[in-house]
Amino acid sequence: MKKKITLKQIARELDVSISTVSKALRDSVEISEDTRQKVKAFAKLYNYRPNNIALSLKNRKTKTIGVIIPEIVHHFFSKVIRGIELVANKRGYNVIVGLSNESFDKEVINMQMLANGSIDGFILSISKETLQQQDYHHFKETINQGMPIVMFDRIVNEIDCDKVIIDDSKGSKNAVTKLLSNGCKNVAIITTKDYVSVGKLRTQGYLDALEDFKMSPETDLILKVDDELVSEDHLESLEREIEGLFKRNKAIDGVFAVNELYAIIAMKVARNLGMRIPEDIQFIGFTDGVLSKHATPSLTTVSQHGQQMGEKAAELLINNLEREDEEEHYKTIVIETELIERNSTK
Amino acid sequence: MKKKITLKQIARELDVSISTVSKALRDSVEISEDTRQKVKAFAKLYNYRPNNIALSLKNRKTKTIGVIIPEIVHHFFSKVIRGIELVANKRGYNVIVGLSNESFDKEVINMQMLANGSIDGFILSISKETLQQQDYHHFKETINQGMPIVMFDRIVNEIDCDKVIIDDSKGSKNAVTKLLSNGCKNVAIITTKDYVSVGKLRTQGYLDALEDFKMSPETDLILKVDDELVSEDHLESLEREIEGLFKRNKAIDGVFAVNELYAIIAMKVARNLGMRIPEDIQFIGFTDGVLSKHATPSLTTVSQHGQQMGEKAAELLINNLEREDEEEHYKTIVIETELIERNSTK
DNA sequence: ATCACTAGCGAAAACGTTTGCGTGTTGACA
DNA sequence: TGTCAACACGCAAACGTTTTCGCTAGTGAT
Repeated sequence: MKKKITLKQIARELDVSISTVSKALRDSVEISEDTRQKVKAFAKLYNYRPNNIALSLKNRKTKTIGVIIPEIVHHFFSKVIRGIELVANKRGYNVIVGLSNESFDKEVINMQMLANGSIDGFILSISKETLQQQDYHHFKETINQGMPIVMFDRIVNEIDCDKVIIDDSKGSKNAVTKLLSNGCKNVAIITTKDYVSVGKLRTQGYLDALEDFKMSPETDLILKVDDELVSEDHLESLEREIEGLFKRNKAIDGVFAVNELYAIIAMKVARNLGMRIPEDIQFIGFTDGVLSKHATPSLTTVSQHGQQMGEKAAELLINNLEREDEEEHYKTIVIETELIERNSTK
Repeated sequence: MKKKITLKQIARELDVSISTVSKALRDSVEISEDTRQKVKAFAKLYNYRPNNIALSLKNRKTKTIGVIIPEIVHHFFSKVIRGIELVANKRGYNVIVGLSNESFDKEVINMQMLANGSIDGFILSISKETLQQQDYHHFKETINQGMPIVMFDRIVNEIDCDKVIIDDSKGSKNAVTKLLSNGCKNVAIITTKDYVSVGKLRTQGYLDALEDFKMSPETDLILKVDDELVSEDHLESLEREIEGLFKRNKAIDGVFAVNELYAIIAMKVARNLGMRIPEDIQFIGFTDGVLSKHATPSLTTVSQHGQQMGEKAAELLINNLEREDEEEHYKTIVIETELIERNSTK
């Protein structure tokens, strides 16, 4: 087992100084062609690679990006990571991930672990608990210490940094408009509690679309699901809530759900109640997911282009990191959503 | 913007030496109670945290685990990552991810990027291309340089290292046995080409089950799908192949698929051909996925317990890293599979 | 023979830590 | 008053790089 070789060892073997070895490997003109060849040959033989940690210490940059997301077993977030990783690697950066698991404490701890020199900057999406508590001091401190942050999807306006989002309200407005144009007279929405910023915005889009069609919203058609209830296994209560929605409002002929799972489950409930999709009732979901594509019937959906969001976020961050001048002018980039029409709508 | 503060700066401000500051913060008895208090107060005020990179360089360990997986937009792999992250964090380690994207070159490059001091050890699942080319020199070299590797799921026996796998053949044998016990007389399998180790093993399990039931395998019931064709969007050709399978063998009354997607698509094709599930034909898939749960009918499936695999892999690696004695005795841990019965079987 | 110049190399500092050891200052005790 | 331990602190090395500066020996010109 030959351990990693260092400049010092090469220097000793070849009976030259460390500086000579370093310079030879970096093709400095100071070093004679002869020694250069010798050093390079030896280095290649022993498969020398500069120690990254030493370089990081010296250069005071790590060429590593920290990513904090609430959850990784999630189609959207993993697509974002793929996007981040893609451009990060292309530009010579590594990606280190932390999962907040939707918890405020884990978000803070994770950021602290990484902020102590391990990374050059953050890309993150805020956890639900943090959004609920509205405690953003850890973001502010991080930025104050000179470490740039790019937020995506779940953002908060108070923090001054680069952001990558989709136009949630526009995306859902389009979706609901589609339902209304398709002839739906009673469109319900299944959404989350308001503290989830994207849930709130998507609900707004729903209301906007109704207004465009001169329809007034009915409270009874708006179902705000408590997110706690939908933790992987507590789907029955969700089903019951949706079933209640349908039974109270027999006239519902269109459903817009703020995520894929809600839509899929709603379709299932509807089918069990004997409704035909899309003849009697049409569905549109919101997401990037795999469920929509393979559901029966396949679900019309608003795509968020997660990978593209990741790519954009990484570009913003790296550009910021590599910018010489200090003109900090934070951007907010809006990724266009796209309505992917499948068989759950006419 | 107050930059990160260092020992040196604290020392200068308090007019003591760097060593004194360091010792005071680490509660050394060498330092008087007085100075200790003073230093600590100052450090807290300025929110001092030791620079991780400097520590890594000094200790020659980074407390970081490198994870290389073929794909992250994948329910199984993201569950594994969640498991790794869970125990890694608990034990004070970070996780840095690299995606090979099923490519040999990217796998090699990613490993090289990380092996130069950035991490203490690898957890990885081999890319398809690497498996196909059977070129494992990068693994051997990494291990030779003293960096431990834990492989999971897609492993290869030639490499001597810790491994975490499921008993693929046993898992699928159980599944197929279930189908046969349920009365199926003609069970087909939809699998991958043989170079994917797990595909091969799962096919073996299928054959084993048949043998137990004194049935001889029919080549026509074994569909080996070329994985190239199933890249997200080329699903039509897969559908056509499966349709062909069904049309050639009208008697098929059970299908075992080596992954979730194949099973879902097969169900769809069957339904289009007018078969009833599970009355006329039963299905079982292999995976950890989300599709199975929400499909209609929901799919009976062999669960791989991805998160548990990740946890185990991380434990193995960290134990190895923190072990004092050099007794390298590599283990292979087998995670039990579990047959989750849903509505696609009787 | 003297000088200036250059090619080729080495010494040392710096990045931020930790830690073994040396040293100076106390106070107590003989 | 002299000796000695205990106490409190600083020095310096080490981790592996890169880079600035300086040194030496050799070359060519005068």
